[in-house]
Amino acid sequence: MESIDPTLARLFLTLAEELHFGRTAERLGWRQPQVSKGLRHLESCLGVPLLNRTSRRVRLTAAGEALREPLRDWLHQGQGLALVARAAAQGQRGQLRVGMVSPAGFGPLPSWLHAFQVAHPGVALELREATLDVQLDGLQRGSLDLGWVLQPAGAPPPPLGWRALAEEPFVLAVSQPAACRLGPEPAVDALLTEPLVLFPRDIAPALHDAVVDYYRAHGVIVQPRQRAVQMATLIHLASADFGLAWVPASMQALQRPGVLYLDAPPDAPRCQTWVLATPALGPVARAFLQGLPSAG
Amino acid sequence: MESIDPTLARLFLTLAEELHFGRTAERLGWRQPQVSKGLRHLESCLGVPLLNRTSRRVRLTAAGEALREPLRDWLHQGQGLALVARAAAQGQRGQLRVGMVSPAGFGPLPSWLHAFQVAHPGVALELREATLDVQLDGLQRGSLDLGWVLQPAGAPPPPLGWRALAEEPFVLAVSQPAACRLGPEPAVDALLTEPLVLFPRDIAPALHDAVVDYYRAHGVIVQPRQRAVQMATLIHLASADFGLAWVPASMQALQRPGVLYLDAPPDAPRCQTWVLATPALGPVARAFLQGLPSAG
DNA sequence: TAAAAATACTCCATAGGTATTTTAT
DNA sequence: ATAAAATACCTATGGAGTATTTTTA
Repeated sequence: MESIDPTLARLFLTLAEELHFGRTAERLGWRQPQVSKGLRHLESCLGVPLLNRTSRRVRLTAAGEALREPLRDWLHQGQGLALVARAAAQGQRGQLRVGMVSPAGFGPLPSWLHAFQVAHPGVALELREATLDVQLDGLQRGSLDLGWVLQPAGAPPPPLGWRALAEEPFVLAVSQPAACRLGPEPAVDALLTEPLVLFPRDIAPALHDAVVDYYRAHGVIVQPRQRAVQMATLIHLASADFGLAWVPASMQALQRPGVLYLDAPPDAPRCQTWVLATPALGPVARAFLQGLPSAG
Repeated sequence: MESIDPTLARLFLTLAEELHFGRTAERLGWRQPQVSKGLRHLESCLGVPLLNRTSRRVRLTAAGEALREPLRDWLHQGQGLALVARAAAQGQRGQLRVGMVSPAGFGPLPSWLHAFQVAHPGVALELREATLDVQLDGLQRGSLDLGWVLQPAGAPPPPLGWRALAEEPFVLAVSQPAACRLGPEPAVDALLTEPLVLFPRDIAPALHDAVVDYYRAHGVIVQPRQRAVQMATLIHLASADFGLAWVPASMQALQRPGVLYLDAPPDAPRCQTWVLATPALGPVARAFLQGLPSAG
């Protein structure tokens, strides 16, 4: 049982992108015949053709199609191994790659990460700002250890590991004029008839539904005046008097001229934040999770 | 950014096991100088020493230690890629590797798997019988797609994905003599004072605790006469009149001379079975899960 | 001084390059 | 007729082997 030569793997992957032997050779800094020979060699090693090719058309076979993504991931991982070794030689005891959606930056995660970094100085912390779908992809591919996202659904969907780690109240971001209109202690009815800016449902369905249901319970059908995917954008829209925005309390850290934050009514739902753990949960990620407060 | 040569990777891994250049050469079918040269080459590629060696002692450096496990996993994955390609060429549309603890074979999993196989004829189903810890390891390494285990803890522990998929009553496996002693409709008190055979707590803590708590609620402190890790073994012990065994109802499929199954008392706890999903949840595993009945 | 890793040197298999031919549109 | 892949052939790097030297407990 032989492993695939990474050089040939790169060749195949480039070829699968270009679908052209000449351009592939150019991109790799090779000559065209070498590409032909290399691919033939790879195919004979595997025992199956990967590309159907004539002098006019190059197409992936089923085998090529099936091989493409896993091989890409494998090669990518392999490139990381060299870094692992070099880092370990300098006292690095592992890495933790954490994805965050932007608003989460304002939650408790940064301080937890800092505490972890102090407790484990050897660990290389890597933070990446990414949307939910990018994080899910990274977690599945193993290019991300932990994701930090707003609760994207009521129950753990296709079983990646979820873990509730933070819950906080909502606050309402409003413009100065709106704040004046509403007064210092606005009535619930007054609040709910204000224009609203809201994130699209698919960003955080449970969160979205919590807000919508709350409005419905008070006899108001939600009709957002504007939608935006980022919490920060919503707050900017609110500051421009587009309407009020329901955001997690930790977003109050984002202070902008013309924006005030009001407490949500006492009967309003609370806002949940979650950690979403990769399946390939490394020892470092485990250590990190064990150091966290046990969740609700 | 260059990837590690798999040949050198194999060399290093063998060397890390043997800690001896000569024996390593022998195991690989090489000559000793080639091992020296190969390792030096690898080290110069990485830019860090992997082994501290004198003519008397060979030891892994920190970098070598850090590289060992991930490299092993990487190489293993790489070997699988060739199989993926070959299988795809023959219409194979993916694979699903499912781990089962032995008693689970008697639960609903086999029929679900069969239904899945019918719906997805191209998928290569691979079943492996393995204990909980082996399955967890396989899931983390990505060498297993799904694990099928008895509920090992009340709540999802270090976040691998869990999903409850089956719940069934307990039944009591007893020997013929014990059945005679107890009579056809035994009183709860009579049952609970019978000697007991039980699995160790760490096999399935929640299940274990459910039984123990039930006994305690009736004023009985559980003192198993014998422990065994496999449900089938417990039943064999019961048949030899060691005591009665609490087992999932689906275990009744295991009919052995000298064993009878009694229904558990109506107030007894129920027994939960779970699917535990890998983090690196492949598209095939997802398709499988979507085809299942939604769980309680 | 003896076991084991490193070095010196040889050889050939093959990765990579140049020139040319074949093929399909 | 022509763009593009395949083939033929050449070269030289470096993988693999043999013999020997160096190292250290």
